[in-house]
Amino acid sequence: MRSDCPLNYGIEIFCDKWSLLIIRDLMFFGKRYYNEFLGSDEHIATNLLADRLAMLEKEKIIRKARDAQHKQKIVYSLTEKGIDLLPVILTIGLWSEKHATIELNPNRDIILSDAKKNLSKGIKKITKRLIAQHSK
Amino acid sequence: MRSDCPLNYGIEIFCDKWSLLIIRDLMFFGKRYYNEFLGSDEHIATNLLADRLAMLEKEKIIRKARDAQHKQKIVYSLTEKGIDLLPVILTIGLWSEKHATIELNPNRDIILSDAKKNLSKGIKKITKRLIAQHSK
DNA sequence: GCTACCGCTTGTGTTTTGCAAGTAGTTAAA
DNA sequence: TTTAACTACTTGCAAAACACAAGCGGTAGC
Repeated sequence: MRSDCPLNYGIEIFCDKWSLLIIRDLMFFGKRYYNEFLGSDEHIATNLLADRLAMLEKEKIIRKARDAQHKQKIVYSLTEKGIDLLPVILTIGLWSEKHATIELNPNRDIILSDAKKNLSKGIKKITKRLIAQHSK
Repeated sequence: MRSDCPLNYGIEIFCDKWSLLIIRDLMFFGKRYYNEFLGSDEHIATNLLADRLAMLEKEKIIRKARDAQHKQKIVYSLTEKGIDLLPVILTIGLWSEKHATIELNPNRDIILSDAKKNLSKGIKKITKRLIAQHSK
């Protein structure tokens, strides 16, 4: 770790381009399987996906489990530590909507609509949903 | 740009380890000069600092100006677009304080104290201060 | 028993990073 | 007025990370 600054701690752990997109996929797009992450618009390379999933699991931001139905499949889900990244994800999204210089996908406005009205309330509402969706 | 997702937009622009630390230094530690950024605990390399400052200026997150007193010096400051990154920085800090597995610098708690009490109010209060400090 | 699918791993070339050294212009002191 | 120090960088190079393609061992269905 480069320093003991609280900001630096989070930055070093999850602030790379791919980790945050994986967390986004888990939070908002219902993705749970390796192949689903591979299929996202940003086209992560398979070796990098494997690397990031292992790192996020090691940091206890996500967890792995075998799928009950299909035994060859592995289900990824967010831990409480991972769900707590919601405010970070939402504030990045709100900043982007305000300041983007390219045209953004309007279908994804829905992700931010709760947070746009009232940040703290939006965080609480979506957190509740995520806890329900990602509890073991 | 890898996709038109609003989350991806912000992530691609400022989510690298050094850019966010430079923004932190501008927001909370009163740093304004090249040498001051070089002196931070995390020890950014000088070529990377030059690269990131140029990128952040191009993205209009920071601005450059000659120092009025010392003509050889260049003052960096946050634009409105840069100040609007405050919620991102604060939520990363709050997450780190809650979940860090290493011992963090207690002297830096002060940065997060306003946000800890009430996130939205803390954002407003610190934003006001930053606007005062970084207006041309 | 063949074929397809699943979550990866491996190999290779390119890009980015990290470190050290150097540079052009400016200021301060001798 | 020369000189030394300071400023914001630039350059060179080795090591690490990334991006792309191909391959691989273990299910699962037919």
